[in-house]
Amino acid sequence: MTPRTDADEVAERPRIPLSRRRVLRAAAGLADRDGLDSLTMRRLAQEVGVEAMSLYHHVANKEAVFDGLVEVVLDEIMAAVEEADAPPPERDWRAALRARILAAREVLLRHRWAPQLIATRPTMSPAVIAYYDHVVGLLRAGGFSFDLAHRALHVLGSRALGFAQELFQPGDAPADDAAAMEQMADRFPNLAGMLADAVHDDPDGTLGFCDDQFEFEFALDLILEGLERRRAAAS
Amino acid sequence: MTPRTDADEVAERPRIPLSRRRVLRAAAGLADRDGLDSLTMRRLAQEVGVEAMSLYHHVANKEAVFDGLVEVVLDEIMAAVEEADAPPPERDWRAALRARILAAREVLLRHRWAPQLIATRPTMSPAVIAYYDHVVGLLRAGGFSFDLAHRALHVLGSRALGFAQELFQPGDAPADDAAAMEQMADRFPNLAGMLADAVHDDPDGTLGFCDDQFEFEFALDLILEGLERRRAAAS
DNA sequence: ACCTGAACACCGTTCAAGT
DNA sequence: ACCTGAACACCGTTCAAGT
Repeated sequence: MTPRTDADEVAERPRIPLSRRRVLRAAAGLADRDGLDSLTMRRLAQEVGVEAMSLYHHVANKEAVFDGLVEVVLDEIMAAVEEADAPPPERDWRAALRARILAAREVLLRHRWAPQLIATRPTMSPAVIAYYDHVVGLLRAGGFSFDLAHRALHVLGSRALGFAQELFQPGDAPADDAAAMEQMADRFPNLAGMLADAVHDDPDGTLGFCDDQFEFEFALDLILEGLERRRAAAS
Repeated sequence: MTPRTDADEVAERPRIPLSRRRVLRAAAGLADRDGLDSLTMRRLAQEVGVEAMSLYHHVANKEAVFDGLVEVVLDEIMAAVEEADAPPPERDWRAALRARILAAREVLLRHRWAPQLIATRPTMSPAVIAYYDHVVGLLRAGGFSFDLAHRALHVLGSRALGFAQELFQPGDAPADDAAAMEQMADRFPNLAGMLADAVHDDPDGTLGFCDDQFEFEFALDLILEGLERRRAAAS
């Protein structure tokens, strides 16, 4: 082994030249680890071992990084969706779409920051378009008119990619505080009743009050059923 | 008229003392006018005629401003929902809920920044809780078990407040570009077909391709129907 | 062509000081 | 009690300069 100087080490790092792809991968990793808020150009540069300003040779600006992140996730989703085993849509479009959407959901669960990003920047990137094209093709094979397929996209909304818009996280509820609980019963009798009922069913507490996966599938099945009824009525 | 000095004018402004309420109203106005991104503490201070640092006597920090904005919108929604005329839920829960949700939607259309804010910060503010309590009460009156009412909240998601999560804005489509159109037909045959079909129905062009209000109501009705089927099946 | 250092114009927020 | 000015520690981004 020849002795190595610091200069050697520094010189070796840039062997792999920086690229848009590598920048975006690093950005995704950073977001996975520390959340979207901690994704700054300076920290991102540090992550790939470069000065902040070098990033601008590969991405136009920070907005472009966010757009790129959506692409990265959607490519991952497309890959997962293609591997999902499901019946051919001609035989059972509901099962086919269901399996694909649940596969997409698993990708999103690995990238918790993705829904927020997709929600706030509804971009027309090729990756999103490709995904929609895939879904429409599936619906068409299942007997949908173009018109009803269009409608179906809107009904599904973000659920097509495997996430649902929640208005609040019941997990944060200070349900253990008895005084707060009583006050809540006064001001919000219906919610309090609902909570009490759920606790009755699940004596362990309210931790598992909302099973996101269960609720997601319940909602998805309700929607798929509604779409099937409209498809059948039209044909 | 006595001559006025600059000092007089300056002295007169703070007649109305700053308050949390006034800060939040100004923040909402700023967001309405210039969007959420241009809402900075410095600009907000300027809006209420004060130095930036004075704001911190009325709100803890910028996060608290955002939380406050959600409250402002939800208060407005609660007011609109209570004024919406609809049958009593005991007679027709679907019509009752539908009218309220569409009333909420009108408030959100006046505050375009609100969905994004609500989507990214699912907070447990009293205003949100109050709204949910209201909805659960309505469903209960319509014959729902607590359990199914809980499920209904999840199925509705953000639609309970009158907005849907869209994955992209078809309005941005460069559909007028014939070359791009042809390329799209190759890569995305299903979407291209859907678009062509829609244009056929609406020869004016693709501008009105997606009627958000129509799609929202279509999806809402599909969901309400599905919920009613489950309610009827359970009873 | 690719990367850098210094600089600019902004942020949110703290703190000691004013009235 | 309420407001301020100066300052701090950060941002994203530009630009001229390096290799």
